[in-house]
Amino acid sequence: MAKAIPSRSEDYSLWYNELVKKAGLAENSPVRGCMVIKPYGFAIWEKMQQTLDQMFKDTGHENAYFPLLIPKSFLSKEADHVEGFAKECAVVTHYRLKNDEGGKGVVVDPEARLEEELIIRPTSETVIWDSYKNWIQSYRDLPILVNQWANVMRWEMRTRLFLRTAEFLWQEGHTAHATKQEAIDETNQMLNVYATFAEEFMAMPVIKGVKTESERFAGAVDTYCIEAMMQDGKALQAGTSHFLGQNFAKAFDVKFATKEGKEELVWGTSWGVSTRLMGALIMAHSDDDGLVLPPKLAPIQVVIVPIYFKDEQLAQIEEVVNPLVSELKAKGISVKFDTRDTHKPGWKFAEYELKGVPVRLAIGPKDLEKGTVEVARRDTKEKSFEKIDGIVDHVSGLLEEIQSNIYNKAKNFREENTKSADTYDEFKELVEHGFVLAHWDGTAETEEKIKEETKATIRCIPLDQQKEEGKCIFTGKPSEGRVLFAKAY
RNA sequence: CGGGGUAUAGCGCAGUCCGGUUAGCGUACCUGCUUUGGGAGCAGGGGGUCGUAGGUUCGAAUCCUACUACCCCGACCA
Repeated sequence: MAKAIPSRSEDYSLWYNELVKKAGLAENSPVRGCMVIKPYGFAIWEKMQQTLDQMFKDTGHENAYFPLLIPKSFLSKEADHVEGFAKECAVVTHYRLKNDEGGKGVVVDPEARLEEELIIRPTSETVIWDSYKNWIQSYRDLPILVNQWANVMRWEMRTRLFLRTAEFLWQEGHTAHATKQEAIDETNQMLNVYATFAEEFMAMPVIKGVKTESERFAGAVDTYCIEAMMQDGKALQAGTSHFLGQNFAKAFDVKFATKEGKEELVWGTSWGVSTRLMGALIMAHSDDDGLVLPPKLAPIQVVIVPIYFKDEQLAQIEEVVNPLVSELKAKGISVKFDTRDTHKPGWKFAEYELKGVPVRLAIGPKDLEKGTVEVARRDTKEKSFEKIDGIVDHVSGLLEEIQSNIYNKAKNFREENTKSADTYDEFKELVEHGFVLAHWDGTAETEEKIKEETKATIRCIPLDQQKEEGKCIFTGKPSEGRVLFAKAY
């Protein structure tokens, strides 16, 4: 069998790039750093969107849409925010092209320069808080719980499909509250929504934590995150939830009248996940034969491949399979019956493995005689023959089993590759292969030096951190608990 | 933006050092026959501004210059 993609052990990074392309998820675009998300990749993203969107609505949020273009002056209203994003903003300076006098296509019309240049949103806090100023007058207008699904642009130096692209799709929630506690509760609530989504739908275990000052979102008081381990032991930040304090309310002068008639600044949060989750999903479970998708997010959960020699045999197989397809669909299982005669069964097997379809059924003449069907599961590659009677329940159970199996596999992998280090030498060795829990003196200087020397960063201070007296692995200064270090995507 | 590499058919590559038939191979594609339980076989066929723009030369995929894009390693970042 021809290898479709390089193996993970040969070249992990090449394996990822090739997998994304060969599985038909995405490809590079003519514009550097941007990507074309192909139908199969977008189908997975849509499933993520639908699930998350429902979770947001279940927690009281509404969708809205704010514009792509933001007046340049808005960005500079919040000092930390501009500091964080200015370096990677694309700027719109003109609004018209004209025919080149030399006849070489079109050129920018110098007459059409904008009075105020516009930036393409790298995130929408500024334009949204500018609106909130008008939306909020009294405590009766609060809270505002808004989410938007949008594209944003951050001009990155080095890009990789899904993991880091110049333009990416995401959702960004932006909420406004009357009290600090309510905003903090919202921040925590959304972090938990993300963690639940990652674990229950993506089958990807995550560690919830709070970012150190140097990793914090530009403009936030606190940034919370979920961190996942990829199969090469590196960490990937899968979602963030920010407690913004009153920073944006101050910057945009968003005040409200309390019940007591006093004027106070509004408290804010923002939270987001992006198409980067696609990268996380791919790297969390897939193997050298292709994608391994969790059943809950797989666009096709079951594929049925007929094996036949003559057209009459296909007709006989269809008689058995067509009702089966209806039954599976009635149970809410997405199924594809691949009757194409342009490809042989072996080709189809390899193709659906590459695409990560969780369950494959194969039915041929021998099965028709015996009333059986071959059932193959993608996660373990195990095959078995099952009676066609009752196959729907079997498949339904199998999908659940695959969902929990790949979660457990990912969780075991993370646990095996998460170690504690008590000396710097030990730390340097361990952090090459996974997560390391170690004591840190709490200073940005130490964090920076460790990063320079080892490439590892503090991914987060875990929320479930145990109180433990210890000494910083780098400086030996006292520490009250271990933080999570790893190399990161 | 620094260092290194690459650019030839949809995809993967050879040819470039040492300029000289009609630019080649694998795969994919099209047609036909045989096939179909793990990426089928045979036969025939189509597909190329050799990344772009200049230059050297009787002659350039090949030599020279500039540019662009992609990959790897740094700096930056979700």
